[in-house]
Amino acid sequence: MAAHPPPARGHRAVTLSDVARLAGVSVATASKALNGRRQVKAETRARVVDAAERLSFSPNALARGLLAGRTGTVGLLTSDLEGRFSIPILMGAEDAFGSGRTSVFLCDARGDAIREQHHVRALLSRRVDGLIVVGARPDPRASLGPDLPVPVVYAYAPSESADDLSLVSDNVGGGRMAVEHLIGCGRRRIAHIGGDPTYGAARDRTVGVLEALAVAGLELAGGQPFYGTWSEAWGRGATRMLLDRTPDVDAIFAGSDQVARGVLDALHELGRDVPRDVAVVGFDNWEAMAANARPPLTSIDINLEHLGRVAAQRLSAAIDGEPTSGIEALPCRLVTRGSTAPLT
Amino acid sequence: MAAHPPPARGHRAVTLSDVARLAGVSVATASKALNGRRQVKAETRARVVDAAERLSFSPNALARGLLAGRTGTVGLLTSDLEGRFSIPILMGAEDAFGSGRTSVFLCDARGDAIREQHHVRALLSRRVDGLIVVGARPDPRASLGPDLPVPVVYAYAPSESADDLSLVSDNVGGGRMAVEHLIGCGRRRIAHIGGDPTYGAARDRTVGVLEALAVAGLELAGGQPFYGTWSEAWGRGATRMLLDRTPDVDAIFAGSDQVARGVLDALHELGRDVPRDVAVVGFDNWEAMAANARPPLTSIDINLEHLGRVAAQRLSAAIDGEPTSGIEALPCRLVTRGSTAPLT
DNA sequence: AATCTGACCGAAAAGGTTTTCTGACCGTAG
DNA sequence: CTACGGTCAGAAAACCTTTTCGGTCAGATT
Repeated sequence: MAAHPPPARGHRAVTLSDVARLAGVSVATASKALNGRRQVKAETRARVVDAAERLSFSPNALARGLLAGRTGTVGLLTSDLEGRFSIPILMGAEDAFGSGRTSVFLCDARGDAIREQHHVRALLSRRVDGLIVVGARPDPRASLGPDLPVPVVYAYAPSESADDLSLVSDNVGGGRMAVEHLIGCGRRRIAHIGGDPTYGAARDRTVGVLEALAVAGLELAGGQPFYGTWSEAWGRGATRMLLDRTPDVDAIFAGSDQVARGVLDALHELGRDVPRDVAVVGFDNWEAMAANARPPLTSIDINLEHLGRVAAQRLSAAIDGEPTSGIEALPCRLVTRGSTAPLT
Repeated sequence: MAAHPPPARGHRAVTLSDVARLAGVSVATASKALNGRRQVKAETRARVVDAAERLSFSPNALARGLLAGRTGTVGLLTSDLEGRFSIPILMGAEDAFGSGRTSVFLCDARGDAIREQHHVRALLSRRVDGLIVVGARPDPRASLGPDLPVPVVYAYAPSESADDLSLVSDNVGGGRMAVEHLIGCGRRRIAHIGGDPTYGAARDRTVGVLEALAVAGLELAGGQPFYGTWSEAWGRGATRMLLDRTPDVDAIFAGSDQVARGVLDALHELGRDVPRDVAVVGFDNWEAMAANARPPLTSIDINLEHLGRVAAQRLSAAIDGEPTSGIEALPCRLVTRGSTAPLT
């Protein structure tokens, strides 16, 4: 174990000319050698590479970026890190970029437009090659504007402008998928207890529900979708009301996993067996909620990590000169657990 | 084969010399005018500022950083973005930096040492001014090494090296705090159902428990702490075992909120009223878990966001030449909810 | 009138890398 | 022996900003 010569901090970082000097060549040659350019004799290249290694040289990305006009960085602008929806998107994006040679600046605007502007300016000043904007809730948000010097991709919350590219999850498809699954389980009296009706996503899921029911020639049990809040308490209350009014329900599609937890609770208290008497499907596939429910909750997963990855790909494409625009809806995925089962 | 017309935004970014030209001064003067240097006439400065505004000039941080030897960026290296512990730390750090003029590179190593090394190299190549390393679990982890060219702060998981600076939460203090609260509620027969004993944090909490009991001249109810996993199921099982063995328990301190949820469940099934018969305290203050429990769960909050903020401050200090080292334990905070109350 | 003092502005260097262009050298063909 | 082609190395420019240093000019002082 050789004691490292302490390359004390504050020590000037080793530069390409240090490498060149040690290898006995010019900086130009050193650069070419390290970058695999072909105009260097093999033996010279080896000498340079060796020198670089010995000095543990790492090229200054700033200098490189300054010259190239590209920095290999992107900005990830979120509005709500606290919420649990941003994180998977962020992970997907970071993952997709991280495997290449792009680094990610993270900014959280905390839902404040001023702060968002501030961050955008800071990022542009750092000459990011592009931006991903992750909204706090899945409703349309203001565009950052058409005159930014770099491409932008909106994820989760679409931009209000059709000239931007937005990636969202297909809530209509998700609602349809849930009901199709319930129908596939032989259920016929299917109710929908939605979430907060001020969310477009909540209404979209209902659209999917109605589509799937129409195809099967069924009506919505309870006569209408019920809207409230995204809470467990609402799930409980709505379920009591529903069973009071329509006791023969055999399936409930809840607007979120939290609502579904409330639904399960109420069904339990009312003496209905899940999934025998009533099957329940949630939405979001929030692992901690769904997996720990009793019984574990079948749920629709909106694939946020995938959404983040696609956002990264689209942004990369745009940076490489192949921009796209419009709203792209990404499909959901059904995760079956114990709360649904075929009628026996 | 440029099939695509170059994006209109491929336009060269506006530079300081553009501003200078428009204002009719030299770049040197323009720079001084914009940076508030005192050697320019007020009227000249106004002309420059106006020109900069008209061109919406934003200075190139790369060029600035290249010259200054400081980039105003730091790397945030996490191992487990998916887990819910990294996020608050990350938010705190981003917040503390974001208010200044520092930007944050986010990297997730996914628990892989190779990937971590890769990210460190990339960050150093980008000449970050410092690094914050957020561990996946609160046990000591390998140091990145003593010979990095920039200061490093370890958060949540301390470094194995005492020469590094590590910030962790005070689990001993947290355990003590929980028991002191229970004693303050008049409880005397206090049991501890811990989590996974392979976690140092689980054992530390027990240490705090025993300290607080000793001060009050009490013994641990059940005769020993119980260890298992961080799961609801373990909480249920352990509680049944405990009540079987020691039926007169009047308080349970659980190793985590999930364990506490299991404890509550079991107590409910066994017909004990919470908090009248048995008071329960959880750990982590996981909002979604604690607030939705019935009754809502008193819990110990480990202040992760604060930890992130402090990490950012310490890193800034180190960057400014005032390094610190050793392990700094940050205090926890008691959040009282319905699951604890004074004996009546 | 000559010198000095400020106030203000500009030229130039520095920071690290990549790329283009030029130049040296060697071997081979004429 | 000359001309030529090919191979490899180096000099210099470019990217953009900040800072230092020197210079000009007006007005004040001796």
